[in-house]
Amino acid sequence: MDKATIADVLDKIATLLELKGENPFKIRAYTNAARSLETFGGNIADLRDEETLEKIPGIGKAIAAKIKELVETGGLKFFEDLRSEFPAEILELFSLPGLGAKKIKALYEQLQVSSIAQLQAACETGRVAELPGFGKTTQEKFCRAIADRTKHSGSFHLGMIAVEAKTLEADLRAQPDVLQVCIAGSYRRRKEIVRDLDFIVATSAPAEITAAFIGHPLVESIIAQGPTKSSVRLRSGIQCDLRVVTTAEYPFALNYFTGSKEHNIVMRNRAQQRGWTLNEYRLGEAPLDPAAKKKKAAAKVPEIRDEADLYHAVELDYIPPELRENCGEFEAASAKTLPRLVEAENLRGTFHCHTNASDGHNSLEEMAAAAQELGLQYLGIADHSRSSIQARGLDAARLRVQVAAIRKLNREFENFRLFAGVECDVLRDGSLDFDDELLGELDYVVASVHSAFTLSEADMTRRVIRAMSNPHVTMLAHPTGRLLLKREPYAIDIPAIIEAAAQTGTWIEINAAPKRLDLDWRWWPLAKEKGVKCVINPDAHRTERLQELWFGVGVARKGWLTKADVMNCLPLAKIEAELGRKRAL
DNA sequence: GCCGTTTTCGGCCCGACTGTTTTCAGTCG
Repeated sequence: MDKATIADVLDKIATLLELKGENPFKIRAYTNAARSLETFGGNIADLRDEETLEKIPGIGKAIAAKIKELVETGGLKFFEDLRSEFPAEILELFSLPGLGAKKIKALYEQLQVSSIAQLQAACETGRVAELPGFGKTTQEKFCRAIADRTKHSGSFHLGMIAVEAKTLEADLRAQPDVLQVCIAGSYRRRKEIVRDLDFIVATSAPAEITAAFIGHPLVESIIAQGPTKSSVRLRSGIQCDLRVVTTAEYPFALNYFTGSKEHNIVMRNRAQQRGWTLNEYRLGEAPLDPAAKKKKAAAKVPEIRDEADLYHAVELDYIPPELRENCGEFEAASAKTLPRLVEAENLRGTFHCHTNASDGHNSLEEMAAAAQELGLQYLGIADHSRSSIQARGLDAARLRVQVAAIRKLNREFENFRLFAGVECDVLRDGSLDFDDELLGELDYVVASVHSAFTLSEADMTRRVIRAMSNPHVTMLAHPTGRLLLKREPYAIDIPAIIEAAAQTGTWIEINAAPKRLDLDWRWWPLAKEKGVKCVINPDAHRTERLQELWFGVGVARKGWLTKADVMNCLPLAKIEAELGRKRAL
């Protein structure tokens, strides 16, 4: 059982407790525990140990015992009992916008509605509108939500919305009277999946900006519209919220709407501890509460011009948005030990790219030219190996032809170099698609799993570790094989893979393709602690896709990585020795 | 249910918008 499954159970418990009308703080405790567990970087095996569990923030005695039961027995009586109180499908009602626990409870108790299908039927016969607290508009809203459900399933990976986001941002920025614009929220934190985009605009002309926003050509429908907040849905289906604020309010709005929610709660608490109150508009003195015991007088509220001022005011170093997940950033910012995160400008080259020799669209020459245009000093070519039939994988002879072509091209470059590699399939038993003699002729080798995804976790882990043990394997590509919103990761013990990478000196890839972003940012603090090196690769199949490196840098930053942790930040003069280091061991 | 430089009890972030109300509850972020 993995962390995600346990977190899912905790989330479901929270939802069911909501339906029962339980104490909201108890409900929040379960939600907090789920988030905390998801971001916990440690080994899954530790989850059997209650003492270790209780050290995770947000997990106390009661939840630790429940997790232990879940891990050891595969079930949880408390959860099963809770679940049996409601029909199984009732949870799906939460996926409809505008429908929360209170309304679902009313629908269930008064109309015996416990599924989306039943809700649809109740709406169509007009029974929903008759309930107290509901009305005709609400009923119609539910009908629309049910109809839109398939189209707007609600989650997007960055590749699906980055262009729209940038376009809308640029068009808002071009408006007269716009002083500052930023897309806040999970997009700014560089989460791999976003559910909406939060635009924050500082302006002295809110009405004009709102009009430009809701009237933008990318907008498909208007969800809500008020003087300071409006919401629209774009053609792609993603919801966008706009907040218009004054320049003075901007840093607070930016901070608040960047989140995460967990990060914000700590920020508010830190403000509170200093006798202040923090919200999305200001940092101010806390209102006097006559009932409260008198505390020491609050310090004067400092002037805040930007987010950095705000962090300094609560005695923290500035925390980059990517780290704002309440996963240790406060401890580090307070101790002045936040890392200087890697930046896109630090990249000097990259290694996992394809050409039209296998399933890419561009030639060696075109890929090399595109890399130089991006300012890279080197580019590694790693086309598919023979077992990847669907990708026209190269056999030994064709690979040797490509290597010769690369060596020849290199004589023409100045201050640039192509490295000859291969994306070598890891076969079912962990052996490689080519023999060591051929692999030894290459500058480097990328090892990838492209088949037999359904092996057991133990078999898959053994398979990949065996491949990593080969001295010619320089790096492991997309370690979980996941396709965001499409294909789940295959079963594999990531802490064991990280350990093996550390032992064998194999680098681990951040596959920067926005549908992959694999290895996930949540694992990198552990990898870094073990001394594992990262390599950010675009897995580009055409020249334009080299720019997706930017998404990979976001993952590295979320994983607390610095320039020193990312091998392809090394200049050309230093990278070659590193490529050969493992073979020389 | 969790947590503690103010606390082992009594707190736990809080504001905007919508739709239903006629002063507010529910949902959302």
